[in-house]
Amino acid sequence: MGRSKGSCMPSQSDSFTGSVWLRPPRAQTGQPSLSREQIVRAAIELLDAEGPAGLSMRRLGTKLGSGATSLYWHVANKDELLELAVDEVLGEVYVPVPGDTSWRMGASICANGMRSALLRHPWVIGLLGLHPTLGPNAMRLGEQLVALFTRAGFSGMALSHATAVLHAHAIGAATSEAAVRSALRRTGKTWQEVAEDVEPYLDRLGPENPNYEKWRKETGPMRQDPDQELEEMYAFGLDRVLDGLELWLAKHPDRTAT
Amino acid sequence: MGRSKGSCMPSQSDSFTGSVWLRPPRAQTGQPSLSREQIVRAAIELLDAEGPAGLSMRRLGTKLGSGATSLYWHVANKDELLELAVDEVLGEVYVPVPGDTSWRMGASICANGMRSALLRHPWVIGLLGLHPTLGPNAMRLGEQLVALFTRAGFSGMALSHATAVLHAHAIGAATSEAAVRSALRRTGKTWQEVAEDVEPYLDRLGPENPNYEKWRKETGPMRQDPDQELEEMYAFGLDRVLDGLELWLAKHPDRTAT
DNA sequence: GACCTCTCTCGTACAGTGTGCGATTGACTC
DNA sequence: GAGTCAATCGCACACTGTACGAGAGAGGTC
Repeated sequence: MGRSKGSCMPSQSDSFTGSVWLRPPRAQTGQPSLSREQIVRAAIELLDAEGPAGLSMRRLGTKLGSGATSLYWHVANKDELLELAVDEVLGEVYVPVPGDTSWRMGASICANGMRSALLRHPWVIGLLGLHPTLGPNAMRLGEQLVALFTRAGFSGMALSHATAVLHAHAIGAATSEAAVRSALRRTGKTWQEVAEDVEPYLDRLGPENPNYEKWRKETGPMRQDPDQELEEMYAFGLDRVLDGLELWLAKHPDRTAT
Repeated sequence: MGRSKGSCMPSQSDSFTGSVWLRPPRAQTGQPSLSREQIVRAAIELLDAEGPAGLSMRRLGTKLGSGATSLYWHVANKDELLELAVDEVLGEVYVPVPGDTSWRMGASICANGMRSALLRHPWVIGLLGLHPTLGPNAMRLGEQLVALFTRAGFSGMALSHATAVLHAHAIGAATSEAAVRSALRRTGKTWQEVAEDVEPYLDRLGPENPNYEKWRKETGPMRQDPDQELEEMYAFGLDRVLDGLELWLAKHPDRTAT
């Protein structure tokens, strides 16, 4: 099961202890032609270009000019590689240092960064539910959010809950967004063309969904381009979440934990 | 590429037109020993029991007592099968008819139902970002949410944005939850044991993450069981989202669209 | 120099995957 | 009986993740 030669023992399966992050890094001496960082970056490129199905160890190997199984020296298995890739992507999101802006603006920036990182690398979305993200970049993100929300007046469990709801909104909104964006990309059609395709289906279902039908007729066809429409949707939600948090703060000025 | 014999033409890849939902169902005559519903149900059982990796067409075939490729008569694709499975799961979420409760209570019930369906079938989470969900159960869910939010006072784009933020919270929160739950299940450890495993890692990262470190020390170890802890996190976020929506409603009593 | 050790690379092999294709079965209509 | 057509299935193909063991090359010690 576990690799037997290397400098580190615990098998991947038995515990958190086996997670990439908790394992001591490999000793190294020579001039290895492959490095973990290089592998992770190449994997991200493949995933970005062709989606989850585009990444295979063999293709990754040839992309790097090496044998497929060479990768297994640097990375325990494909799952671990994906974990590393996810954390690498999280490294792209910028969080302002607290004090530069209001907490509300800071939280917005953070959520926006998260959303756009997820939209740049939509394959990450499908991986977030598999493992808790413990990598250094995830930790840094947590650190900066704690700083931000502490200054805002949150503490104790309320603080972690507040950061969680911000995360949840970014992830959930990006999930829905990614779904429609991927459909648009896959079909190569425009927003309007897709709407036309779906229309007969919606008309057929109309009788069963009278309220939706009524809303659809009243609101009329989607008029804006999808980018703008989706971003508005996201922004509306974010504002509601932040309003909700602000309201909570106003009602709990004593800063006691929940 | 596309099947050539059946009663329906469009290949899966070319457009939305090829989606399961937009394609007319197969004509049928005899007493087929396999049915689409049966296949989908069996697939869900496999996925629930063993996760995404547990579902292969061959295993599904033998579970149903038939050849693997027989399934392809009823289902174009594995992807399509997964789409059907996702919609089937969405069929599990209950939304109260409007009028029975306040809109706020109704929205809570809906989000709770979504969350718990996703936690019962965590593999769904990884699929939500791939295609927009258009199945009849997804539509029914939309229908009922439209009804609920219309009575609450939303209309036009604000209505769809409001339903979207509710969805996003349920999905995003369930994603984070599923991640830790899956880790707990996979390792078979308790909350406390995992915390102990991770502690040295967190201590090592402490210097780089002083704010997080400070919060961690002050708040102390996770004391509750994870179920309760995670549910509190989710509920806190939901309340903030609903507060935010309520506030918006209060500021826009004229019911004009955004 | 010879020799050992340890990091790193790679070829081969195995079990398993999704699914295209064509043959086959069986019920139904003329 | 002949023909039609829904439905099932076996086989084959290209491809997957990765276990295993052989080997290359560098560094250290005698």
